[in-house]
Amino acid sequence: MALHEFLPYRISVVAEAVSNLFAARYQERFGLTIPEWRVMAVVGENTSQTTQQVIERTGMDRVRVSRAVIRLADKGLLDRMVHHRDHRAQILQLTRSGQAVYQQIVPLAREMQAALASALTAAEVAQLDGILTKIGQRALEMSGVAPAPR
Amino acid sequence: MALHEFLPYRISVVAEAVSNLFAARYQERFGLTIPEWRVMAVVGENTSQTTQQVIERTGMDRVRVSRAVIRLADKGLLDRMVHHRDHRAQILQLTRSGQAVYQQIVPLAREMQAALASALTAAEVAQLDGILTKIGQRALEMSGVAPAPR
DNA sequence: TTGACTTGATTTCATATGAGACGATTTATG
DNA sequence: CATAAATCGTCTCATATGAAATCAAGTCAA
Repeated sequence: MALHEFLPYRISVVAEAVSNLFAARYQERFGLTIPEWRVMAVVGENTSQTTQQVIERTGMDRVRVSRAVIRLADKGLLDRMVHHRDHRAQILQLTRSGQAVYQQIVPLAREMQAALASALTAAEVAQLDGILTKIGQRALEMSGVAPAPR
Repeated sequence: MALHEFLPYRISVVAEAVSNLFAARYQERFGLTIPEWRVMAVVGENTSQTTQQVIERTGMDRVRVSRAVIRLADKGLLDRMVHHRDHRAQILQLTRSGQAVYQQIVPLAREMQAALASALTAAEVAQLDGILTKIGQRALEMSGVAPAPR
């Protein structure tokens, strides 16, 4: 049972290499961590959002999101407003300077995605997409998450 | 630029789901963390090894390996002996009880690998293997690691 | 041989993480 | 209503991580 042929190990190693690479780029160009970057990406995509929506869309732990949001607010990239209906909740919105950063973040992301994908054929990119979806679902099923109701 | 279509994000999420799943299994059945499990896997595969070899073969940071080795030794699963030629180095070897655990670890690993892989066709498994290799290499190249000399 | 440099493993220190507790709300139930 | 239960975001605490410092041991060069 060679470790380097063990699928979970291989996925983990590759994911870590990719993450480290991207984390370094975000950090040096924008001073953003990966959680911060993800929040920016989600909040920038739609005009304004609840923290809860950000949690769902990033798939990150609520504590992680909470901290990223606080740091982004401290950096002046994000505004937090009390939700009108539910005073426990927050509405998140990019500030003007946050939007400016977002405008730079998107092309860099595309560029890096392209750089990675260029190691593959178009067919392989499509295959990878489907494979990741299937494996992700299977992992969730095995974790005891109920399969999708029909 | 939708986050859920961003390749590095997708890989990271899937890898984390798989890792969490496997970490939970190792933990509940053997009380092993992922770093500990990896060290066991590598040391069990070949009779005896240097810590340096384990670092190379697992791809983990030396501090992480060092700690995993110490914990495994504390649990009585691993023996650490001074290298005869180089007294700074260690020779690692599974104890009798470490071997017993290893014998159980291997079939569980195969079983879990099979459970994951059964979400895919045989062709997809092969594709994934090649794709991971290519992406891993590309990520390393982009990180500034010299491409393989010819 | 001696002193400078390299290398193996561990320790120190600063940072990231998430489970669970918490205070502030909102919602459900009697 | 009123009060129990649930939910939102944060904080506390215990644990994991790796960069850099450290100590021990080995190698190299003069």
